[in-house]
Amino acid sequence: MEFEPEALQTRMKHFKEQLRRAGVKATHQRLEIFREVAKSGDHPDAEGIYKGVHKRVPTLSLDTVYRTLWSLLDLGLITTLGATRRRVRFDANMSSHHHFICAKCGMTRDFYSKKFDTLEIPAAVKALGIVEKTQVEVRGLCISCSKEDNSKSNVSHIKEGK
Amino acid sequence: MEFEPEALQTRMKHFKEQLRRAGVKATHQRLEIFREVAKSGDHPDAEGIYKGVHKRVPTLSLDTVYRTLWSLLDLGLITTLGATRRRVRFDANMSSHHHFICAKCGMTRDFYSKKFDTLEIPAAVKALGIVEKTQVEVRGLCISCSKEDNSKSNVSHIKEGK
DNA sequence: TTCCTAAATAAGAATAAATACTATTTAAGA
DNA sequence: TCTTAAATAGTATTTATTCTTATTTAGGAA
Ligand SMILES: [Mn+2]
Ligand SMILES: [Mn+2]
Ligand SMILES: [Zn+2]
Ligand SMILES: [Zn+2]
Repeated sequence: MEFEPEALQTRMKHFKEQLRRAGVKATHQRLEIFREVAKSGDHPDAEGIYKGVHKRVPTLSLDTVYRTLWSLLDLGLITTLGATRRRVRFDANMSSHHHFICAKCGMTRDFYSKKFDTLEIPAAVKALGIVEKTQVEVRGLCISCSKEDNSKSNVSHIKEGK
Repeated sequence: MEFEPEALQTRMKHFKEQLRRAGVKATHQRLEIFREVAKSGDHPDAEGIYKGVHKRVPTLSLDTVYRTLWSLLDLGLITTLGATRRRVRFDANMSSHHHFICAKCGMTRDFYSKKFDTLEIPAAVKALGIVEKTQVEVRGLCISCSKEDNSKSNVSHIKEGK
């Protein structure tokens, strides 16, 4: 869903406010990187973001793009798509099923639901292309991670895990 | 969902059959790599698979693991988890929404559905951990990709795209 | 069974995404 | 304006994945 110019401006205002609340500096780079992600209905990768912002901020470094994106993720101001971890994971279960994914350690478990298998796809989606399959992704904290998670509630973007 | 020993054996038999039908050789490495993915309820990455199979096939190379996994993906005998592309993609839309993803070019579009926002999570899933959010992933072919896709219906694992 | 050959593999080099390091710059509060 | 911790640029490094090439092998033919 695209955001109109006004909506973008509103979002930028909110963004600055949230930065202040989080006690992090509202740098030019941060604002522009967020703007780049927020302004498009697409879901750009780091390099696309880098290229887009670089036009406006020629001194920008790729390192800053990554650092900024991960910190915005930690602050809950953006999300990542698909897998939490960057490595590709494989699945030999070809029967219709769904996944529970731990946001902290990446643990992924299958589950089954007739109801989820037969969700009715909105007409607006069918207009985007040919639908082949539908899967539900439930995200949260697995039991062992939620145990560790007392006090230090830091679900930063994952490095290691099962 | 774990597979009992018998179930695994049945799956291995089916697997060999499918290899034969596809006209590709049933090498020791292929069988063991598939077995490794099929036998666990986990969703291992290439390195995990390599380590597991390496115990049984000490000459195995990591390259073979990747090559085999991608070809099994192309044959439709396994799937990958999460994003089709390996690069991480970012999303500044923090409102509750869902995604349509083109399996060929990776194009990803938001869509909205009250129904999908309020899916009731099965009890079995709640037993796995604390549920934080639920998202529906609709996969298929976007309009422009489905146009190209006449005749050569080869949705092999993606390299480039928008 | 033995032979043949295209297909598959091992090993290691190469590439590309992501991260770490360090000297320099800057936001924002005093 | 001054100060300083936080953030950045630029570069080096790491790590996941892919490529290259010489060697091996599955499986069909003889
Ligand atoms: Mn699965
Ligand atoms: Mn989205
Ligand atoms: Zn976990
Ligand atoms: Zn497409």
